[in-house]
Amino acid sequence: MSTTPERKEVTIYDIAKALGISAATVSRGLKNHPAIKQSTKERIFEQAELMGYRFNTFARNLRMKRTHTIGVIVPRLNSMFMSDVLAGMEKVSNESGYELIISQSLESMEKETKNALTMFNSRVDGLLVSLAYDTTDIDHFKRFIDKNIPLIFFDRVFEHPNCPTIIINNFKAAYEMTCHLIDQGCRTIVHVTGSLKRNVYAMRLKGYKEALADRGIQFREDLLIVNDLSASDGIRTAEQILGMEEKPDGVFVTNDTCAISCMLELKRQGLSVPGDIAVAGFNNDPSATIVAPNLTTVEYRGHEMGKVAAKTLINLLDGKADQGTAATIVLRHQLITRESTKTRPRKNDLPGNDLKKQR
Amino acid sequence: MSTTPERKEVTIYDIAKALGISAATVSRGLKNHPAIKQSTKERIFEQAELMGYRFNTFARNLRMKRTHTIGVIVPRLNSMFMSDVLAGMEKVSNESGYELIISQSLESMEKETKNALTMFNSRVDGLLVSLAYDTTDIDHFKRFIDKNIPLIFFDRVFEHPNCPTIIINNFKAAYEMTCHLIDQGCRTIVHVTGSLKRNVYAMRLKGYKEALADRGIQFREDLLIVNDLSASDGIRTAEQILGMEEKPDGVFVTNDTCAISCMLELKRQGLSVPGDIAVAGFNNDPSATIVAPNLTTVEYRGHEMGKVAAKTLINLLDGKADQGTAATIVLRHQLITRESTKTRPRKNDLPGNDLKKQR
DNA sequence: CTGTTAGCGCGTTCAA
DNA sequence: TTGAACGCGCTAACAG
Repeated sequence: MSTTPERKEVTIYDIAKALGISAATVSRGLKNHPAIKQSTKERIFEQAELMGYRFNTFARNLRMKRTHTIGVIVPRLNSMFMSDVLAGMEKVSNESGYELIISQSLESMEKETKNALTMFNSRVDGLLVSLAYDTTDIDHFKRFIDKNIPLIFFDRVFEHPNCPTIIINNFKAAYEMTCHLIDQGCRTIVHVTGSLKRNVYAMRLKGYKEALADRGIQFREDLLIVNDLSASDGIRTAEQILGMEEKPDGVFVTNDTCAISCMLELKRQGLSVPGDIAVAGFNNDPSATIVAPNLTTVEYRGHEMGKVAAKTLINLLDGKADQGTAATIVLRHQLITRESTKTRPRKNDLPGNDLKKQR
Repeated sequence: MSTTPERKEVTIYDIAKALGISAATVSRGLKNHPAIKQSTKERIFEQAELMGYRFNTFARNLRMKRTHTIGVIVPRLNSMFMSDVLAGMEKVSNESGYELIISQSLESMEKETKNALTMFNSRVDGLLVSLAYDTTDIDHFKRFIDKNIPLIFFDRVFEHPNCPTIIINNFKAAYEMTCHLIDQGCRTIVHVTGSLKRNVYAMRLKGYKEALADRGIQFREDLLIVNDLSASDGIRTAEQILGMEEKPDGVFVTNDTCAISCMLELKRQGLSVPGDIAVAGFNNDPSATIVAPNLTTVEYRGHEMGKVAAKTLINLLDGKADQGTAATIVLRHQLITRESTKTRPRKNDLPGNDLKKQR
């Protein structure tokens, strides 16, 4: 069962010599080129197997000027959403013969810039990016665009004519969630969200505002909280809410991590959820069904987003799609209502009725 | 602000020509070779910058026979623990100038084998592996070992003289947890774990057994449940427990996902936790502090494990450590007791006292 | 159907 | 301190 450790790398020349044919023929045979006799192909494969031959990717890349490698830059690797995204990407690219080089910006534009340069230098065939929290422009991706290296943004995107984007309808999702809260009887709804530089948070805020407007509720600056949406931000948010003069009756947080820690802190301080205050999140993390009460949230499947992003890129790379069509792909989302917003028994008082009670 | 899109790749020849020197000099200059005059170096760097030169990694690799790339094969990307591990690996390798190629086996040995081959063909400099659920041997990694390509196992490891392993003391952790449950008054403790082919689960079972033995409690086959430790397995486990004639008073599940869903189902069926039955998990996932009651578990930080694994490999690759020293590195773990095991008020009845009551 | 030839871009002797 | 020349392994033209 013990193979002798191969000493030196076997090349197509070695196998050509062994077979008394030319290296070119071997190369073609290995690639299943149509213009090679079946019998020779078989001999080649057999000999290759026998000698323990393996492709030399470098040489191949050097010739082909392609790496079959896709770069991925994400804010963080360790979030449930992102690992779902990556799992989806890995699946698709692996099936299509591409490899993934993954790096994280840790929410810093500086690191994102460094990562982009590294990716550029390692000659990735294309790039999949979700932007860091504080990224203000995409000059650091300019080299890719200039060189026509496909660049696709997903989730946290930047609008650019050459770059396809994969997103969900964040506006609509937030609109629906806000309406849901209002329908449950909430009138004073706090909105907790992330950096408004990022489309996802900006659009969700917009959806929130528009829902309020449509239902005749005045938007109030003092009910808007912008932070990093971390678990500790959730606790701080709860404190802020408890400190407000007029007690809010709803909180809409734009991620589940923060929503859950906020909700738990509110409960710890004696509020009942959803009795005193309804809480809604975003993402549908597994924790949403673990916490009590279960969290109302927006389903937002990373796995699919990852698959679509990778697929879109690979189609571009393999010439199955046109560079010109830098489309925006909008994936489906879904409002999932759970106990954390199943509020007061007071029946659907028509929204219009108590408008004047607000503010 | 608009750079003209570079048309063709600039090489060291181009910059040599532009400077009226030879390509060899440029090559050396770029590498900061000591035998090059400072002034020439400066001219070279300047010109390189000017012309937008970038390394050609392929050519370099082709010459050097190194890729500065590390392969990673994990069971799944989308678990909190694993994404933590990857984040740690990414950090370390990025800082040391290595890139990560990541793939998942989806718990299947077949896919793991395919991934290993891909990694081999893309000439990774080294490999970091955590084994799939059903992997029975490591013949698919033999090529790496034969070729002296460093191969490091972490978490779910395989003992091999040439392969360093990074683990925690699973035996001790499980031993401690079992003792803790016993100290809390539990006498009939169900143990729920994963494939015993994997060291992590085998060792935990061993720790559980030894703790029972040391406290004079008889191990019972019928209290051992082996499954995939998924959330749905947790529910199934709860049903099994509820169906047992003699009701157990403790459950020790070897991951948090499964422990939590099991606990929630037990509660849903009317049991009180920890009143009727104590529940303990393993991993200290974020959910452990979200669920009610908070879950007692074993802290087991993936981030550190990822960093150590990557660091160990890179030291090997950079020649800072010897191939010969294929050590086993054991990371620290910590028992974290929370409400889910703070059991019955009945005071510490001395363990020895009611041994005979068992079975 | 197969062989010959000529690079891809870089690092490295060996000479100068 | 620098240059000339070669080769890493593969593929694409261009022959035959």
